[in-house]
Amino acid sequence: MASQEPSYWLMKSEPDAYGINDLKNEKQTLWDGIRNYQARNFMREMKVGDQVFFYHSNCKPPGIVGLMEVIETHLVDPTQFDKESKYFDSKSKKSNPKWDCPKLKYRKTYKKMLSLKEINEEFDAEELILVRKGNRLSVIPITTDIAKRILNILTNI
DNA sequence: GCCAACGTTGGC
DNA sequence: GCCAACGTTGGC
Repeated sequence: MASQEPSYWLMKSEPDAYGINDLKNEKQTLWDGIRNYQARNFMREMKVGDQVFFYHSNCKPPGIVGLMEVIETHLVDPTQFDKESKYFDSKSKKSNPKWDCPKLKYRKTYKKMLSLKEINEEFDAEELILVRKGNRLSVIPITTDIAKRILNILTNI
């Protein structure tokens, strides 16, 4: 089989909860705790080698701060069975888990973030779901063209 | 299946 | 704190 081009994604996290520096220290992480079906379904489409922008949300300023890479896919999210976790799901059965997620590795932190303000200046809602006001998706697919434009901006800052 | 009420996200 | 934009829930 010919090697596949990587797909691009954007994943949001609040830096107070889990930020790019946490990932840099850990080197890799299981992206658990996602409880939104559309976001989960996007995660199920991920392939090893896919590139993922790390977006800091609910902070000042919000924006893309780094890059990650998918290293494993379709892993059971353990927090759904953990009664102590805020992500515990009593409806999920071990024989048929509802929630799964990928494992991601740290690739880089950009010298300067690409802020939401700059993203809004560069892209419009048709191009990038992210800029839709009130968007609640924490996992967002990014077309290759847009990803390349984002990378181009980030590497030319 | 419809839809109103409610809850959450997250920028501002 | 406000509120837009959803997703979820539950009565019918």
